[in-house]
Amino acid sequence: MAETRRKPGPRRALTEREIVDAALALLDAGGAEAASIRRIAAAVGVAPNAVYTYFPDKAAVERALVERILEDVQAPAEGDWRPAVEALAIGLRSRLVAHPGAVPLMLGGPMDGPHALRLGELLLDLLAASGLDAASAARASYTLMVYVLGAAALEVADGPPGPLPPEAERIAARHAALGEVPAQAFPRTAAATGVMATWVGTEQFLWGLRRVLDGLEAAAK
Amino acid sequence: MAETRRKPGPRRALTEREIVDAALALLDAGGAEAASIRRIAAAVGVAPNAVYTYFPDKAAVERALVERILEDVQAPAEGDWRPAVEALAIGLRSRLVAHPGAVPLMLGGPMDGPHALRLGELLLDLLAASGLDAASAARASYTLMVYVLGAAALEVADGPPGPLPPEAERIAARHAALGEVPAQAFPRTAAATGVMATWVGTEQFLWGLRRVLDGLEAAAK
DNA sequence: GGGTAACTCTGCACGGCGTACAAGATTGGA
DNA sequence: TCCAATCTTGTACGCCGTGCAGAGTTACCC
Repeated sequence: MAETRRKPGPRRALTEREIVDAALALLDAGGAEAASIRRIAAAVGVAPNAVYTYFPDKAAVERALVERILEDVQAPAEGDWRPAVEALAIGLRSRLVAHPGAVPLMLGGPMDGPHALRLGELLLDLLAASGLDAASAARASYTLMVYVLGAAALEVADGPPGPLPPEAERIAARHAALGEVPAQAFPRTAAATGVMATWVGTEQFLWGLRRVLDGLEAAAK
Repeated sequence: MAETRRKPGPRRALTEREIVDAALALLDAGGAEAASIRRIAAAVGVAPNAVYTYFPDKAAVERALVERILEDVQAPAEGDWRPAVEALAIGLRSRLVAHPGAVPLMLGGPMDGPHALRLGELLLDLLAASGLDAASAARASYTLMVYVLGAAALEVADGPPGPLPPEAERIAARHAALGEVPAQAFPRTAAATGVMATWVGTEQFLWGLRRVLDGLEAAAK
């Protein structure tokens, strides 16, 4: 086959990884609008259009960013399917809320990269061991993905931090103290959906997750 | 109280509603990037910055757009809580997938407009009649919102239409024939989550919705 | 009726965005 | 040593959101 002999031309000053890491840092620090091609290029010290040597367009950078985040979602330990699925869901959510700016990117395009596929297959394997038939396991997998991504999206939907009402301030501080949810991810959205702000966050996520799993388990009977 | 006497100045050439309707038409026709302030202004026949007489900034237009869509989500008929909740969820989803470009906007900011609150309260009322205590009803309401919005987001995540693989073409045609999901909303995303493309759409939505409701009903016992 | 203050819309401009194109610099292989 | 491939840069284009000054229009007060 074609061997990997170096091709002519100057050596690359960067790697795709360096670019994605810089983009992720900018995204975490300044939100979506901070992760522009021009600022990413400035962060790694090249001209803006040099980025196009590594990625065909901005959408490709964003896809790589999503993959970069999914990359460090850990597979849960072996064991019963239900705690394993729960652990996987918790792990995925924690990576998402750790990078609030990336959640819209995940929901904004098809998730078909290697790590997305890996997690999808993993989830499917776990559910196949639950007693659900193959078709239902696939549907259950999609249902869970909807829940985890939807929960992360709603948690993150409030955008950059602004003046919060006093009650919200207190809650945001509690979340921050738990070290799980950055303060800017505090969901004002919760008010519109009828749930008291106090409950949102990990607790609310787990409550809903367990109801979903109850429904799936009942279908497996 | 302060009566509504007209203030000095020329009469407005437009209404907020006309602007929002034009924005929605552009959004449906050309996706998110077609709904720019400049193009909205051109569509209604004014200079770009005239829009700022009606809305303080683009985010306000987007919030109004979201409200405009939630506005025609119908309240379900009276009756048992479970079919009513199901009907509400189906109705909300149908409005969302009818305007794919608006889904990222809904997930991109706090949903605290009047119609969002109306739907939240409606859902909460229905769940309060399910046997769940008040706290659980609120959590259940949030959980369902996560499911419905998350499902819409994943369905819509594939972006503007492009060349589809043959299998996908067939499915997209089926969806279009059902008259429910525009062809461009066909979810390639489904592949990554392990569910066969055939199942995605209304059927998949309902399957997952019923599992979630099963879990909630069991909690109500 | 005339003056005034409020209001709406326009022209212009700014800075930022993604990205196309051509030219120069750098490298390996013939 | 030259060639061809490759990378980076300078420059430029068209778009974006939106601030500012000015011109035109209207309702109220005298």
